[in-house]
Amino acid sequence: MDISPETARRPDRRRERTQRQLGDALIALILERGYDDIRIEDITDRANLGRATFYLHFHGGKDELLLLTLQRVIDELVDQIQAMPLSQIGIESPFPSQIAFEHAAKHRDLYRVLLRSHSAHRLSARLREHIALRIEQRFADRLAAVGIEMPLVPAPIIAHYLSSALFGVLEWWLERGDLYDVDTMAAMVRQMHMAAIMAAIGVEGT
Amino acid sequence: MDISPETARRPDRRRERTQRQLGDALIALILERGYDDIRIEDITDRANLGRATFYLHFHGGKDELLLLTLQRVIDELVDQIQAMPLSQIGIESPFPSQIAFEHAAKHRDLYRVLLRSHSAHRLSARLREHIALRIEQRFADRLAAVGIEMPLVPAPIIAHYLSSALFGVLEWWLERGDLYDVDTMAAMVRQMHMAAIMAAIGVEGT
DNA sequence: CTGAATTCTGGACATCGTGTCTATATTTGT
DNA sequence: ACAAATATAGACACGATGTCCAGAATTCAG
Repeated sequence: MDISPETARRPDRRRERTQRQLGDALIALILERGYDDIRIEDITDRANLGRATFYLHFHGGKDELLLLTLQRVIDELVDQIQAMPLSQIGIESPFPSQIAFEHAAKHRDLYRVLLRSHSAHRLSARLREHIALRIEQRFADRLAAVGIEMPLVPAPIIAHYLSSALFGVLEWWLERGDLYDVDTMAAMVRQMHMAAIMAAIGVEGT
Repeated sequence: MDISPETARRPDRRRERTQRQLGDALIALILERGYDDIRIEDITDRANLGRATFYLHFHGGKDELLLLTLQRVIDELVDQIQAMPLSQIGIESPFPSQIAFEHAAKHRDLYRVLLRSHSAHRLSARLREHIALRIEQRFADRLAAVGIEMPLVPAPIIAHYLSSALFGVLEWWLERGDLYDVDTMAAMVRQMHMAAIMAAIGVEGT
């Protein structure tokens, strides 16, 4: 029953096109007037589609459309992070910071919606959580390598500290940080991250 | 016209009582079922009030009620932070961390709504922003005292890094951090904050 | 304590956005 | 070219919102 890759037939061209149009329209509208007072009809108007068409694709209202749209980008980032092997990591290996800044620069509008809009709060929270978890895993490896059993600050706290700081700076940068380029931003965050980690596990200076 | 403090007469007891009841009801409901599918009537029912009464106080719907309710607590925190004199601050003087953790512990429910609910996103963002600004000011003082003109990392970035990290850990703690008490949490954050700052302004070690 | 002002109440009402449905037109896969 | 899937426009019921009103209840001021 529908196991072979053949049987799972690719969706109609119209579906993909429609969903992309709706997503683009919603993102544009959010950046213009904010999320809350956008009606379904506003979206379909902007996308040049009939109102009824919307319900052929989404039963969860605006939320579902926004989630789908943002989820695609988030998955892309998550995949990139996952692809980074946990082994082969020296003490100076980049935290996800570099990747995150690069990715955010590439999808600026979507990230601004993701980090600023209340509607996307759940999603961005989930993403922060994911990155925190990822940091925590990576962190366990590092500790074992250096031969530390018990850091001064518990690992989950360190992880949430770092991922929240990263997102905070990322958000600031997207809104008013055109002065600095991706590499500079990533380097600055990394600098502070490393120091915070060292202090948290009880190691002195550089 | 209405300048003397006499003219501004204190609001009716019923108004205060009603608004408090409505606020309490909303907070309770949010923690139970989340913000989105709460109807005005749900709130007035819970508060034992007529539905029409709601509109005698708020014309901005649920949002206005929630904002008013949270704003009161936030103002309390902001006032406490403002009260802390900028002068008289040694290098080990507490960042707002200690105060924030204490305040959050005292108003746990409200803070959980503030930090978790999408609806409060604007408010919590504003609070983070305020604290970031406060950090930035304090930071300028510290730099002058130590005789550093230009930190490696620009001050606004440092400020947003720190305030975001603080809020991230705070959020984590409110949800699943019953293990650690206020002082421990504040101390851990302070430890990491100090190290991050030192690295950001280009000073070595402790 | 008493009267006047304010607030609360419960019901009726118009309005708006949502979601569903149907018949028809259009586009796509084969 | 034909069958299947999708888009469309309009009609419809429904629920929540916000407003209004007349009367009851509470509070304030004297």
